[in-house]
Amino acid sequence: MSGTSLTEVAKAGGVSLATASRVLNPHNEHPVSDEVRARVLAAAASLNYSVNALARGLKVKRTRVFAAIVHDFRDPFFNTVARGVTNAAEAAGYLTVVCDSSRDPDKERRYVQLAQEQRVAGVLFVGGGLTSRSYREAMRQQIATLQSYGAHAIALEPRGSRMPAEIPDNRGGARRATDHLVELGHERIAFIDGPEQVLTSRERRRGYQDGLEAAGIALDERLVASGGFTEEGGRAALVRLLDAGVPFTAIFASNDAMAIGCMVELRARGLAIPHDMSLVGFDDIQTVRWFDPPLTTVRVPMEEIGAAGVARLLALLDADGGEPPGGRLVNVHPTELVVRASTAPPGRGKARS
Amino acid sequence: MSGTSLTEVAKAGGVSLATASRVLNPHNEHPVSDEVRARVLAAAASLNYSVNALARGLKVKRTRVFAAIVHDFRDPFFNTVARGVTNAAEAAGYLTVVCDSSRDPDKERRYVQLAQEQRVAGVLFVGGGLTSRSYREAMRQQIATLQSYGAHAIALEPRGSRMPAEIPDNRGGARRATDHLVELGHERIAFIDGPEQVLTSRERRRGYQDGLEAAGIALDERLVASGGFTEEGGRAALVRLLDAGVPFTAIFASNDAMAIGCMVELRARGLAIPHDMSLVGFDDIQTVRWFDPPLTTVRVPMEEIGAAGVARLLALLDADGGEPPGGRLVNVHPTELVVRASTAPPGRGKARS
DNA sequence: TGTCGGACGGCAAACGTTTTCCACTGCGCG
DNA sequence: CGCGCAGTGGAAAACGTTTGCCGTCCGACA
Repeated sequence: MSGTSLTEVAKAGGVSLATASRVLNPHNEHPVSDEVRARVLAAAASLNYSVNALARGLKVKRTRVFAAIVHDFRDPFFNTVARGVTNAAEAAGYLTVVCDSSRDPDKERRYVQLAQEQRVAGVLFVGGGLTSRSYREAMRQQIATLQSYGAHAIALEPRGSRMPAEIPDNRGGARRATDHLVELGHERIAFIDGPEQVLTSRERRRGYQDGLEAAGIALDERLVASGGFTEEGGRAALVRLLDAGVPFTAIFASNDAMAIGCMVELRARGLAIPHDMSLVGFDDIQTVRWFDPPLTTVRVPMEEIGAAGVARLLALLDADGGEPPGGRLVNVHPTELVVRASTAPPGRGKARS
Repeated sequence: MSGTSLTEVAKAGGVSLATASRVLNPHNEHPVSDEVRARVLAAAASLNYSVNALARGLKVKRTRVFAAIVHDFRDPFFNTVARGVTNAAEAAGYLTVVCDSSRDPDKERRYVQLAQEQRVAGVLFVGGGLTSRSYREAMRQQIATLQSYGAHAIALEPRGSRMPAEIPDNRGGARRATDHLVELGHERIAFIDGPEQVLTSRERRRGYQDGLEAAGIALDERLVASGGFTEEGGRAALVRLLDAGVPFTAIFASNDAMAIGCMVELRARGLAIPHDMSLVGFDDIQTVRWFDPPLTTVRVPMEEIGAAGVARLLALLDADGGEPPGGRLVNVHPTELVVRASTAPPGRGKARS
């Protein structure tokens, strides 16, 4: 019922507990003769022994488990990054606890608490943090406790706290997307902003502004509307823009889900993409290529970022006891504009209201 | 560095280790006076103590961690079910390790092994199992070892092994989808089958056959093609069917991803949905409603199934020591046809080849 | 021949909990 | 006045590992 213990293996192999441990434990210096080794291995196999990671973790004060906290599991951005994380972790012999916070800061806290109790070796915050003072304070606090028992925390999207991060070049990508529209001849470019209190939105919006500025186009606040990072959020924001009646010929949405929402609304209003309206998204999630027309967007190397996060964590863990690892605190991963069929030079021009 | 231990809390509170444990451990019968309780609580708070789940798990031989094994994280079916799992688990105070096997049986095995070492309380196999003899044998073996230390395994899609399961009514749903097409007047209905060796495919195909049979339509093997459960798989399968030149007026795809692949191919060939060709999918993943036209499909209660899975696991765990819980081994969750705009009575009729 | 050191193996202590048993204190009751 | 009992607190034994330290054997070397 309760699994085979090392003690039983030792007994079956006719050796001491210590010897059995030395044979079965990968990281071990102590020499063991081949004959004894074989005996122990045989005993372990016949009892089909598997080490109790709890006991080991308790003893060595270090587990092989990470926790990844995402905002929403079903969002392709998050699950793709998470996939990069779990794959890289598995390759290193780590298990990953994946937590879906449902964008609820409180739930996020509970998850960090649970992860802490499990004494995970590291926590990866996949989603962008909030800008609010109280949130950042709570976060700082949590990271402190995590570190108090030797764990590390890292971010995969911008967060306020000064923690190691592997993040996409949101600002640069948004800048290039805007440049692209400008180069096509668009001058009145609407921006569908993400939630204002999320740092990721803020960065992307900066990129949009950079692009306008470089082109000498004045920012028109009436062409900016924000909403949740979802299809519904994007659609609702576009509805407001369209209904406001200020004309524009292109839309840059802060992420692909919002862009899809825009697509749906444009379709509903009989506006053709890209003939009547150009559309650009952000992230390059998988599905976006199946739409009609396939979406022009900014590719974020999601799996790579996940893997980089794990590599970073592993490095931090290795360095423990030694000197702190060199290198930058925040690594920025390049993003890339992917031009598909949803963008074109302005056609009929003005959007109907 | 190494976190606060209960011993330190006890010392700070001026009580014994035992008393401190009794105060801080939720499940505890032993009475403790209010005054002492307050003292311990204060000490714990000031040291910001958090229980070491490793030590606890080691002692009580029971952890509060589940493992969920999925085929592919990015697949909306899996991540939605997984979300149901993690949410329900969190509500019960459990953490969930989510493992992406990349459809690799070997990786799946490694994950089960790791999960076992962590002494997880239960494993949920989210994806359908393979039909192959060797796979089923390996699986049986793994479940046995899991159970040998008191863990439970359950399935959320059909698997060969006799293990408790919460699965969708694949066959019934496929039957209803087929009925729907028949009722619209279709007689030549193509079926885009999933991978043959996956049990889920098999069940859905059975439903398709049931539907044809009930309508008195002979199964035409030339109208069936299979592929991986992905957009590319569906598209490739449809290409084969279309190129074969045997006419049909409707397509029933074994899952939504494949249906999307079909949509893309039909679009590429200038075939209008539903005018030239009706299309039905399976699962009702989120994105499917954003396509043009929105897809008619069979809704699978994905989050509910995930939640039911953890409820089942929890029940099994509770029952340990008592008599085995009653009820069926396999619970089938009803699926529901969702009619959207991708189906209509046959129009121009024959597909071009 | 005596000594030294390398190779191997074992003993036992710890890691941080939970829990069983036991001790002590009052107090009501026969 | 002795007894049991309810209410409270503590001592200590586990849970299954890893690892520092020590002992033994054996061959090599002076």
